[in-house]
Order: sequence, then C-alpha cells, then structure tokens
Amino acid sequence: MSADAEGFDRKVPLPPELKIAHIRRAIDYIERETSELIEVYFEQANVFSGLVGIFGVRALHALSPYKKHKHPDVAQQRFPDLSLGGKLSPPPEQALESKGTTRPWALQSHYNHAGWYIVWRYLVDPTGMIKAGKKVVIWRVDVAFLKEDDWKYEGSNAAEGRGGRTHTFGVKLPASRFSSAIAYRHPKIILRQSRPTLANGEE
DNA sequence: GGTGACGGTCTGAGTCATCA
DNA sequence: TGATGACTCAGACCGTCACC
Repeated sequence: MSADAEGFDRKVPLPPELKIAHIRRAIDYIERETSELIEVYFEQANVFSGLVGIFGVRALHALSPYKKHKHPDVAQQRFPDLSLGGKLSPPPEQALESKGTTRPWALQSHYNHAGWYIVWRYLVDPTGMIKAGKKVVIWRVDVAFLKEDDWKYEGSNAAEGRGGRTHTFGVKLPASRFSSAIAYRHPKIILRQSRPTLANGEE
C-alpha cells in the first residue's frame, strides 16, 4: 500500500470529483458527531452502524460535490444515498452509497446495485485513547466501484411463525475485493484475529 | 387510521476451508 | 496446528406504502 503518514492512499480510485480531502474531513465529522451518541452503540450496535452510515452521508453532502436526493423521503430509502450534483437518477459511475460497519471486510446490502460504495469501518473506544477524546474511531475507509457481478445472493429461510432476517446480497470475496480499495487506514491499527487492534497490542 | 408486508440498516455466532 | 477468511443462519429495529 502507498499510504501517506496519515494513512491516506492517493492511488486508490475515487468517484469523479471526490477528493481525499473530502474523505479526511468526513472522517473528522463522523468521529466527532457519533462520539456524542456512543450510548446508542451499547443499546443496539446495528442501529449505531446505521448512524455511522447516515453521518457519512451528511458529511459528504456538506463537504463534497456528492449530494443527497433532493426529496428527503426518497433519499432515505432509495439507492443511492448520494449522487454527483444530487442527480435524481445518476448513472452508476456517479452514484455513491455510504455504509458503516465494524466488520473488517464483509459488506451486505438488500440489493446488488452497481455504483460507488464508501465503507466507514469503525471501532468503539470508550477510553478515547486511540484518538484523543474520540470514542468512535474510523480505522479504515474503503472506496470501491461495485458491479452487479460483485454481489452474491444470500438467501433466507425466514418463514411464517419462525421469523428470521430478510434475504441479502453480500460482496463476493470481500477481502480481495476491498484490499485494493483502501483509501484510508489508521496507521496504528492492524487486524488481529479479524478484529481491528492497536499495533502495540492494546485495543 | 390501523395493520401487515416489505425494504432498509446492521450484528453475532457457528462452521468450514485455506494457508503458512 | 493455529490464524484467517468465507459462508450461512439467526436476530433486532425503523420507515414507507398499499390495502382494508
């Protein structure tokens, strides 16, 4: 990887007109805002991941040329989260979806839409030791253009009277797919046993 | 207006395959 | 043999929309 001292890799392809500076400022924004809501993580971690994705959308909407759909009711439930200039039906090359997750590689969605995906991979550090005063740390940002072929269908056995999750799509071979899409990686955090860990052994 | 289906966001855990 | 990655299943919650 050819990252700079801060952890940003300028060789990773980005969506048109999206710059490393936009990502850097978005990381600051997400970490600052979500650190205020840390108690939500301990109540319902999956909901908190949704919040991380939402704050990612808000940050890029405010800081980059990518804008939310101009109709709020559509923006909150339709693909994509953002598009270049806020176009209503952007081509995949100008569609940008924001997702937050704690997982090191995997990515799931209910659809296999083609487009750009920016994945905010975060960890929760209640001590605020990794980044001073930040209880939520974005330790990696993946930016990748995914085609329909990059997704695989993951079915569901949910049934009446039994419950279960709805079906999803998952990215095929996520580790190899995202290994070349790491736009930012915290210089002091490494993966150990598939978990982000401080390089000196502390988490 | 109430209700249920559906679409949307995720997580954790168990198991298996692969590789050094 | 242990570490890691992939696969699969199970669970939670919220908002919108169509239908009655």
